[in-house]
Amino acid sequence: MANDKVTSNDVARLAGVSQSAVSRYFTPGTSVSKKTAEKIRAAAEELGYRPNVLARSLITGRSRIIGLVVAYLENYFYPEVVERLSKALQDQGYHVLVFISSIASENVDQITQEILDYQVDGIVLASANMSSELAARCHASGVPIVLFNRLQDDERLSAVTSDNRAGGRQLAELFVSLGHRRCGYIAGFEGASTQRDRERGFREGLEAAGLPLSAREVGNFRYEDAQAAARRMFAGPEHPDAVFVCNDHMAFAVMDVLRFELGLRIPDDVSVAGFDDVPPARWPAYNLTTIRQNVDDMVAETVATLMHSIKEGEGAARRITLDGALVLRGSTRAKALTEETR
Amino acid sequence: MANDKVTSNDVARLAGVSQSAVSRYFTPGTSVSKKTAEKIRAAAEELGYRPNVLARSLITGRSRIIGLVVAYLENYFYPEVVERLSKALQDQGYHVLVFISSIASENVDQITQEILDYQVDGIVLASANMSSELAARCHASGVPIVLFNRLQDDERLSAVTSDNRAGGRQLAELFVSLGHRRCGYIAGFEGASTQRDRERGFREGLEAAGLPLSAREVGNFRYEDAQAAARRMFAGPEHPDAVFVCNDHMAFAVMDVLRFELGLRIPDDVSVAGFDDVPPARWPAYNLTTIRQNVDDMVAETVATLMHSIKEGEGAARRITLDGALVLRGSTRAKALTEETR
DNA sequence: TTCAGCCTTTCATACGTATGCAAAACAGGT
DNA sequence: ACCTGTTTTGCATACGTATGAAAGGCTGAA
Repeated sequence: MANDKVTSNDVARLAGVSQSAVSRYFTPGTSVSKKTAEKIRAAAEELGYRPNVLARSLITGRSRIIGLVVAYLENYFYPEVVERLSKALQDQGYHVLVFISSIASENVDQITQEILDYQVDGIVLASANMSSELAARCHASGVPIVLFNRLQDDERLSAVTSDNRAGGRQLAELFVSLGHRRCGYIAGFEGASTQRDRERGFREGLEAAGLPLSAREVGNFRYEDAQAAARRMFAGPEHPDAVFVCNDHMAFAVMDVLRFELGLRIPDDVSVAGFDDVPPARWPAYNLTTIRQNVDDMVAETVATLMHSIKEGEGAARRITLDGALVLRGSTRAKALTEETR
Repeated sequence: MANDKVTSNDVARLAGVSQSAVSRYFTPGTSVSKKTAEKIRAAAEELGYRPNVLARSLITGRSRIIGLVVAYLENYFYPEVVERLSKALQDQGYHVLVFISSIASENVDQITQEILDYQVDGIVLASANMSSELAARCHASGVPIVLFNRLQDDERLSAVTSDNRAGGRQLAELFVSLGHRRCGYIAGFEGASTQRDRERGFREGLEAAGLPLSAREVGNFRYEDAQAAARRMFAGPEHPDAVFVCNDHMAFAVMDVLRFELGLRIPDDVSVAGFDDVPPARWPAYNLTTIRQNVDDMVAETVATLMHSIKEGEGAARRITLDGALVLRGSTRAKALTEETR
């Protein structure tokens, strides 16, 4: 790294100006005469000089780095988030330093410490929780945090989520309108706000129609755990005729078990719905009814929140809830069956 | 970021020692007496001090940042790579700064310039190419580059790939042994070495058995483009009875078209094989025969190559080719059909 | 107790850059 | 030509930290 390092002093010497002029040339909003600017541009080009972002950060207090914590990329939803968030921040002159945490968030505090070592300008937590002690620490350091697709009871943390509760309620209402009377739910990771809110909405929707939740299992947001959950749920003689699976990723697993292990037909025997609308939900093999999370808008709101906090300092935390959209596909019945046709 | 910033000078004051002692306490391999160490530890803990990685990089010439360029995360293969590479580097005390490029690599040079601004200790290019001008630039800066799952003719660039050519040949041999006589190939992005090598191996394997490639289309590594490619390939009365699709991601698209649009049975009417063995290849909905890329070993070799280059400087570029493994699943025939049963 | 060798500590400086301030230069009007 | 106001420039310093060199302290052997 130390070889052939070109500094602003080298450029200044070649251009016959001061280092200060070179710095001003590369700093927006400062004044440099046309003549001086041309000398500097030519010298910088000849030497291949570009300012050192890290050295700048010492002076400006701005590293142009955003720390991003993701728990797992196995679920198609999060690669999409990483990709779009990186691009959107890249367009704003920031770059994403990626940290991988566990699903249960037990190492997020340690990771956040490491993130702070890099003097990041902000942190995005995608599907992970942070201790309030660390939240206070970030707050004291002036580092804004945005929870992506996760909620937490801490007024210092901004959050951008879909309306998970409304989405769960929508699916309950859908099942009811399709004539389903035995509805099951497969939960994600119990510590996640998305899991809690989606279930809450689903239960509320069923209760409004006078129906209980007839079966519940836990899939921990993992394909294999969701397979096992489906096996448990459909092991007895009485099983649900409709299942809301907390996210698409697990819904694929449930569908695979129903079809290929239990010989059940979707949606003839069981309707299945998920949440997210990740790419495979659109693939004919799954053709999954789901609630679409508007990733583009979520990313845009996250970036806007971060940029605002970074520029204005402090500010109250923002809680942004975006509407999801019900997407009907072939995994749920097309219409309610009449009693006769059963 | 400027609020409440605790520096090594604050710790030194509180502990009653010099800033230099504080620095040495946090620098492995330096000497500090037990007494002084305890004073510093207590002061640092009380003030919540941790060294500033970026300030350190000015002195040490080491940022502990690795730039990672990925072209798209749509293909399940790359999220897995990002996750594992980030973890492996995290374990070595490095962190990954992510940059998203386009599939055709036309903006990789600009991105690499931006990466260098961050004084990265190394760069990993996952499924992307770099101009030789930029390669020279990185070489001059002493920044090691490792191509992941991509090859390029530049002796300054290290690379870690699977043996794509052997994998292609294995699939040709498999098709031949299963009695297939009309074999098709759906290519990825034409500018990618993986696409070229897999096709070359496939063609060689067919030629060794005296068979021509009977159909070829291009899918550009994208689901939708692969769907279109499958439609074109199977539009006429004569179509292949076996298809090698350049990667799993596109193979899913081809399978979906064959089954749900053309009413063809897999593998009864057409055998389909992919390359990568990404998670959905194992899901019962696809159950795809494929060549497994050993991601764990590829990541380990990439990290080892980077660490070696960073520690030893210069060194010759390393080209590491790992064997893939043929994984037989239900998308290819179980055995050759005899002429009678046809 | 003294001496030599090794360990520990502090001082001064450097890393690459931005910025406040004072001085110099420039531009337009009288 | 002189004056005033504005722009531009360079000097000096700071950001947070690591490190070479010199000085001081410690330890064990004679």
